Amino acid sequence: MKKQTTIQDIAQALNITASTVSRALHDHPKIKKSTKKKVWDMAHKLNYQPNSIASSLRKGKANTVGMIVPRINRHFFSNVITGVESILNPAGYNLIICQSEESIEKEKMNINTLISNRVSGMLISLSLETTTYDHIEHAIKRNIPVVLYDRITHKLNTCSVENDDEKGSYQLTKHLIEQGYRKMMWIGGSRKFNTYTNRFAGYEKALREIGINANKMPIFEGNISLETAYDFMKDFLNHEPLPEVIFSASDFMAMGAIIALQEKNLKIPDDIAVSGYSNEPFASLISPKLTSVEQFSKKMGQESARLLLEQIKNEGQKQSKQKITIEPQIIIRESTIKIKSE
Amino acid sequence: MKKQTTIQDIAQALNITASTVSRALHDHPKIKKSTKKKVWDMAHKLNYQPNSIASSLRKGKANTVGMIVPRINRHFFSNVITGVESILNPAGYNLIICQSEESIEKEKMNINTLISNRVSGMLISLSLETTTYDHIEHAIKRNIPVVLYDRITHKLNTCSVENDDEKGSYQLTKHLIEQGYRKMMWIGGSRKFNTYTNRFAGYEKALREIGINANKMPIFEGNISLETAYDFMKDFLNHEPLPEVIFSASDFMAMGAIIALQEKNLKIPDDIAVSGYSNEPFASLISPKLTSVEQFSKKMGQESARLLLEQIKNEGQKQSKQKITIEPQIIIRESTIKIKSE
DNA sequence: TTGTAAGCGTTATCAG
DNA sequence: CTGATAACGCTTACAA
Repeated sequence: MKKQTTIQDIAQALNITASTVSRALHDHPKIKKSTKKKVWDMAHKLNYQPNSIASSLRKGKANTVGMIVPRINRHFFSNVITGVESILNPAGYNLIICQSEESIEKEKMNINTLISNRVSGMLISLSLETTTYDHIEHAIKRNIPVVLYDRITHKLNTCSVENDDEKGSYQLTKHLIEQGYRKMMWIGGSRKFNTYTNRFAGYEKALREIGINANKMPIFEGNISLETAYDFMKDFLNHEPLPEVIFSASDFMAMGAIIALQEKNLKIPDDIAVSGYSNEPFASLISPKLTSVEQFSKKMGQESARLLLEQIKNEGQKQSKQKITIEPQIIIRESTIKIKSE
Repeated sequence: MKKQTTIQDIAQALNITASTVSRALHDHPKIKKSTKKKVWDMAHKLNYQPNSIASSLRKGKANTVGMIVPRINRHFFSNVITGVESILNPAGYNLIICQSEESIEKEKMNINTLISNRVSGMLISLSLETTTYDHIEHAIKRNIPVVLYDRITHKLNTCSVENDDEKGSYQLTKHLIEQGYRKMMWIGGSRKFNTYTNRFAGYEKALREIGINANKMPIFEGNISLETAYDFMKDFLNHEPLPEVIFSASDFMAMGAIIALQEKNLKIPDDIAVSGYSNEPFASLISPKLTSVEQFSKKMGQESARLLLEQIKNEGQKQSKQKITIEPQIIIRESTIKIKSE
């Protein structure tokens, strides 16, 4: 690597000292305007780029924030990232993004990497495997501000930002009830995971209010993928009576079910209604348009970043750890609207 | 921030010097096994985390790669990122991701940030606005290895990885011709941008081979969005004769057109066929399933990362800058298949 | 308003 | 096989 110009070089060229240059570049109030201008011009002339590594070392902390995300190429998470960047970049921070790929081992490695890089803070969404939290406490003990988002735990004393899955699910189920549907069926990811426990809780609650026991109606848990739901549904249709509506806790699973249903020439919503969750881009594009729940993922990113910045600023000072809940919004589309004139 | 343990602390605790500790931690061959073990144990006991900032400063370079992406929450780009990480992480590099948001100003700022962070290399996809390249040469002059991907230019002497858009488009048009379609129509993004110039070139070429002039058939250029295409198509249908097929250089625009067509009760592909480009997740989910072109975005990320690592290793040594082309694959689905038995 | 000098935690080099 | 020392580029008390 060719030698880069440093503040020393600028200082030499102007016959002043490095400290003056440093101060001038940071617009220190006690430096003469004329000096600042000289320094600035020379910096420009010598093509100076500050070395933030040196600066970080000196300050014991980098202008960098670490973010752990289960998978970056999921629509939901990449939108969270967009939200995070929209807050962090203007505040002068860079993002190092790490993927846990749903593995707790990778998550631990990610945290170590971020600690080694002396990030100013961490934004973490837990992997599905994560049930112990030593590695996260590890970071907290080092006084690194941590904000958990989306996949959170309440067992740690951290800030957190989560979706109100129970509420979204509750409201969506209420909508289905209002449409007159009673015989329902649940499909979703494993209820080992908070997300699906919560979504199921909302579903159950809304049904309980009208005296229906969700657990006495069909329930399918599996991988959150189109294929899993398709395979299950194809089989289900062969030997089980059709419910009036399928409540899917995932848009992809809803899609899998829809394909299986359409292959059997069942009309949606006339023969059977289907709802999804998380409002994937395709939800409004397929036919029929899929009723779903919008999660405001970008907003989740922004709120998380905001909380993190607050903590970074109030460094050291003990403060209560805020918990933010993002309100979901149900998006009613064709797939669950009962044709009234029938 | 609480004081973190350093190699000095380990050294003191063991009555040896920091350099020995450093060497032991890096498994230097000339350090006694017993010493290594002592050091390793003590590091563990004191909860040591290497300070990569200090290491980077000393080495003049960070174990970090910078990546500039127009927008992170696009399916295509988030898949490229996944590919990049899959190569870079195992090689011990972290990714700093910056978004240009299609603005050359932001792109310049991004490059400066990355230079300041002394990244070992950069992966860059140009913003749509970018037509001058001083800022990129700026990085190259500093001997920072650069790989351009997807949105590239040949005006710079860099490695690059691009899609063979012309070929994808050519093959898709050939397929349309084979299906018997002749009256075509082009919709796509502005041909100011390479991507669309190339896709148009393939379309034009295939048609020229059978004596048809693409420029004498309807052409629409606009924002690459569902809405733009929808609005255009709705209007178009009011006063222009229907072509046999719409060649859309974007899946989203194809989708917009499809919605407008379906609102007029036109059957696809019976009344009019439609093809898209880039095989978005929804392409196989909508009805009819959309013919499109798969671009292997993850592979593009992997190839880019591979090229970058090579350059980082051969640092300094002049070597020819490799240009890689990723072959696309046309995915024929319902939306362009002419029912033979008619 | 500017200069002096020390130090952030590592690692490369030289010496033993 | 290990130690001593300097240096990476910047910031910040403290001094002037």
